[in-house]
Amino acid sequence: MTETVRVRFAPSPTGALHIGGAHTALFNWLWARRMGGSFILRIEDSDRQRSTEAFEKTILSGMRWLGLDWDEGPDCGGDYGPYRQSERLDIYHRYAEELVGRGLAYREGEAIIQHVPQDRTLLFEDIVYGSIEIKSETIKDTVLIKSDGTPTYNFAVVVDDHTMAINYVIRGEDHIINTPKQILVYDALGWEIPHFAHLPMILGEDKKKLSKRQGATSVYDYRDLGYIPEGIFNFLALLGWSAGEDKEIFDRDEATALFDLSKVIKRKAVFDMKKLGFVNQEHLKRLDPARRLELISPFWKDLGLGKGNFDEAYLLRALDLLEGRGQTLKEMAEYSDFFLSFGPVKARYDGKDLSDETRAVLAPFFEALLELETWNHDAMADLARHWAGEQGMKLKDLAMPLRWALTGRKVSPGIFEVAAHLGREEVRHRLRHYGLAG
RNA sequence: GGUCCCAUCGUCUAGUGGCCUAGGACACAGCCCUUUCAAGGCUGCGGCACGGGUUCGAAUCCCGUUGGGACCGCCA
Repeated sequence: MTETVRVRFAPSPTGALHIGGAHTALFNWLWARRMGGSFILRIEDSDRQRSTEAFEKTILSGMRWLGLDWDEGPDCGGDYGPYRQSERLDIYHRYAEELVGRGLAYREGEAIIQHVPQDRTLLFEDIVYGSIEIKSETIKDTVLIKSDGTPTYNFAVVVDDHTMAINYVIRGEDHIINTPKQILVYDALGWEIPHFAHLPMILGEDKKKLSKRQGATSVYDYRDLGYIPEGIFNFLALLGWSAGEDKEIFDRDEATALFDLSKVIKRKAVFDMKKLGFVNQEHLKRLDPARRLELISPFWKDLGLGKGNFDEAYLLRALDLLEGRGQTLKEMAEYSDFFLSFGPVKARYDGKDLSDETRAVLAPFFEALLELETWNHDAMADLARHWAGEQGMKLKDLAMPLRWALTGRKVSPGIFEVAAHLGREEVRHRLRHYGLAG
């Protein structure tokens, strides 16, 4: 008979959900889902000065955005609540008093401090790091309850984890050094010690602990940059763990099926934006078209582009023509702007490179193009090839000017596909603007 | 400084004594495809930090050195 896995993610609401926290939450979630256990969300707001309700809200919504749903938490309740430390003060006091009563802790002013034995070797088995031992001499007596009546982190986590029946403590490697202190509390209270699994830290490109000063650090920063939850989830899962069999691109369900805590490695991982971009792009390519359209809309809006009178089929097809171009929604929105409006095209291309001679050479071709009986890619490509052949020109001599006039860029999806999709009248309008058609 | 942890291509990783003249992915370079850029395909560049052991045999085990990181709060 095996115990039901209960894990928790316990952020303190003193900032948005950052990448490191998301990584920890993700691995907890993966383990809970893999083992058919419960994922608990607990808010560690015992630092009343820095904790805010707003931050708590953004952390919760950040997790929802990433698809990390929890079974028990401050918003949905559960059998082990309350789920905010600020609402559990009496519990901490009860246990702290108990230790004082048994002579294992003492008062100093309003504070309660635990006696730390000086002759013990504290040993624990970590699922990721193996056995770790620290001599108790190196630990000073530790404060359990602060003078203001709130519990310290090391005391509160233990009381919470035990009273919430957490049996797997999965958290960042920076907590390894706290673990012995916590074990002392477990021992003093006579509680069973949970399984510990510390996760390698995520480093910035400078190989230092990821911090605010290194640009985007909250998951919402990445969302606003155009990364999608599937991409971030996949990329984060790759840090410290691998699915095996050279499988690097996967969705939530695949990751859940393959995840194993004992396969987590110890080495710290650098957060590499380039790879994030690649992984995100792979998920962008796999996205359901309708959802992709829904997700990209805000980014068009940011560019000042409305969906205007375009129907859904037109927009869907426009994104389809991008064929994997763009690593983020933001890039996709930029790359497709000319489908929504001629405005940005005019803004970046003035046609001044077109001499009268060039216009004279190109105009007849564009006239013929606009007269085409069937308005589609093949007909345009055929015409262009024949025309180029007869005039001793290269296909690109015709394609590039058209590309500039239609998109305002030197790169774009296949230009005849673009022209076909834009429609004959819109193409005529743009060519006329640049004096390339009558 | 003290305590603890880590160490495979630039980066993410596979690898748990022989299958490793170390595999994959990102990035980079080149080629193919081609109306451009992507995408896709192919090729290339590039690594077991160093030194000692143990062993018939070490990327894999042990020791040391070096390098990196984390923590040393009545913050979490």
